[in-house]
Amino acid sequence: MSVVTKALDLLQHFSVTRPEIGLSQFRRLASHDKATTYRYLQSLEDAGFVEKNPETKAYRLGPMVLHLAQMRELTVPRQESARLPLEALAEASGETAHISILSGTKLHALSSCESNRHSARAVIDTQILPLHATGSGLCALAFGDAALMDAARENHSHFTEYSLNSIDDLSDAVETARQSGFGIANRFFEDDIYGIATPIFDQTGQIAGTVAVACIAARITPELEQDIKHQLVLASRDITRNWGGSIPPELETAWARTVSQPEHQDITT
Amino acid sequence: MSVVTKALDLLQHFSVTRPEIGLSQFRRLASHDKATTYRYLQSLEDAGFVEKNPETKAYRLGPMVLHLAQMRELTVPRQESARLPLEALAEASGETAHISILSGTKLHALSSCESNRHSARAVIDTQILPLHATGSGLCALAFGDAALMDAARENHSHFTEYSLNSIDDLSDAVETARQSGFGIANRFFEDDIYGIATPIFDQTGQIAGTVAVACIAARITPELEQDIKHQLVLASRDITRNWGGSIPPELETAWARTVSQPEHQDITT
DNA sequence: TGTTATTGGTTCATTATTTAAACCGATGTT
DNA sequence: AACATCGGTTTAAATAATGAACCAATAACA
Repeated sequence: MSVVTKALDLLQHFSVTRPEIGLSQFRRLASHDKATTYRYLQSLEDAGFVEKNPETKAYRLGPMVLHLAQMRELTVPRQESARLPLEALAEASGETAHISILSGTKLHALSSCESNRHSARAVIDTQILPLHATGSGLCALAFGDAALMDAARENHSHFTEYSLNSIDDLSDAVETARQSGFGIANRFFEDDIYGIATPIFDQTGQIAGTVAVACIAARITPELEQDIKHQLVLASRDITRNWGGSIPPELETAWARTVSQPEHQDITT
Repeated sequence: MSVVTKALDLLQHFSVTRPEIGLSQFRRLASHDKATTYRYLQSLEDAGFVEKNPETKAYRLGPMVLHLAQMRELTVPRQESARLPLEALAEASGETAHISILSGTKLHALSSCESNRHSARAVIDTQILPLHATGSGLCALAFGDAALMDAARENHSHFTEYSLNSIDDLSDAVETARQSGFGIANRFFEDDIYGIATPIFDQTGQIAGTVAVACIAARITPELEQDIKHQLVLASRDITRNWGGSIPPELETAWARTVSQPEHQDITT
């Protein structure tokens, strides 16, 4: 482990609940020598990554991180930073993976990636995904703010014979998504398409979009669904990180409930 | 110079015009050995500060900077609370307004906002503003503590033919800033840029940063300067309030002396 | 008031990590 | 086929990191 890595690891200790950290506390948190910790902090301060609160003499994050973040936002677009996780998801699931971005009350399809495992594939050719009839939409409703639900109520067209018809059914589906951490649309929007989605968050802490797998409904088995859910969680975490956000703890909890191995309950959590 | 500092300095080379940097280019930019550069980048990548574009194998800023910036803004909100006053200042002055943060003895450019009134505009693309050659820097020297003056003395590079050369000239400019409440840099740093700045204070009662207007020097007239000073005072008060501080009475007094009608010198000092 | 335990910060001989020249394989150019 | 350049890796030599001990200041406590 290099010196640089050890020094940068100090920054990990900052959090909303611990915005300022003094030298002694840093030493304890990082289990380093005091002199070492001090020199690391000096270097970080020189580079503007931390600054000292002149009142408490404690360290807090510095202005340089703001500058670098601006730069990253300007230079690394969201689509690009989601591409690899999306490809991995498509590959692992053998189905079509796609990303959508939540903008206002509309869910825009951003990019999709098809697996070539089967020749029967789901193809995403819709631009705006309906909130009430897609896994992504249910995710947005479950983890976005209330205005979305209003928008969904205003337009809940009927697409297939399985589409949710009543507001009550919709509310139930949204509640299920909130409880499980997955938005599921079983043939709600297109015949023969089974969609599973998870939310993505950005630096504002709000839901910023969704990542989803659109499967050929006939291929779905409990095992495949579990596998896809597992892969979705990984992709969701990954893209959220790339977009500068973090997964809310309650969502992680919900996922933990849902994706724990149903067959083998030997391994306790 | 510690290893940590040298490694972190690599990050400075990223910019909007240079969003991705390969190993060899980094080696040239930073004048380090290739192996050294490589090890630094490895460490930075481990910590998530950079990531590799898998296509080009070049490095770009990583997701960790987004995370840290979010943390900083959550715990020390500065950027967001200064945004509106900054936009108002740019709009009212017709020039480029910007904010800087004082961290230790360094003045970091935080954000800037350009007016679209003229197509010739000042663009802020420097990260660390020199204390001795910018309006913001003179403000910091005038209203910050003495350690800043030491730092300024140590590094007072010559930028343009108008740059302050001697320590005495610098002291005079700082004293003028203290007396007037405005730091003014007339082509000290960049040709054709006339900078006017005022300090911002936070809850510690210390100067926390500056707000400034960078004008195209040729456009400056006494009337425009008075107007900009007036707008700056408003912005300075506003942002200081947002940052939890208050304007020291002596500064208000200084401003009152300076921005009162320039034609009528009846009111003596 | 004196004692003790914190705090942030510093020193210096010992030690371990960093350094940089040379090297490697792959890719692209002439 | 020769040459240049790319990212990446190895080596002994050199440099920088380390951490126990040490300050000075402050707070806690009796």
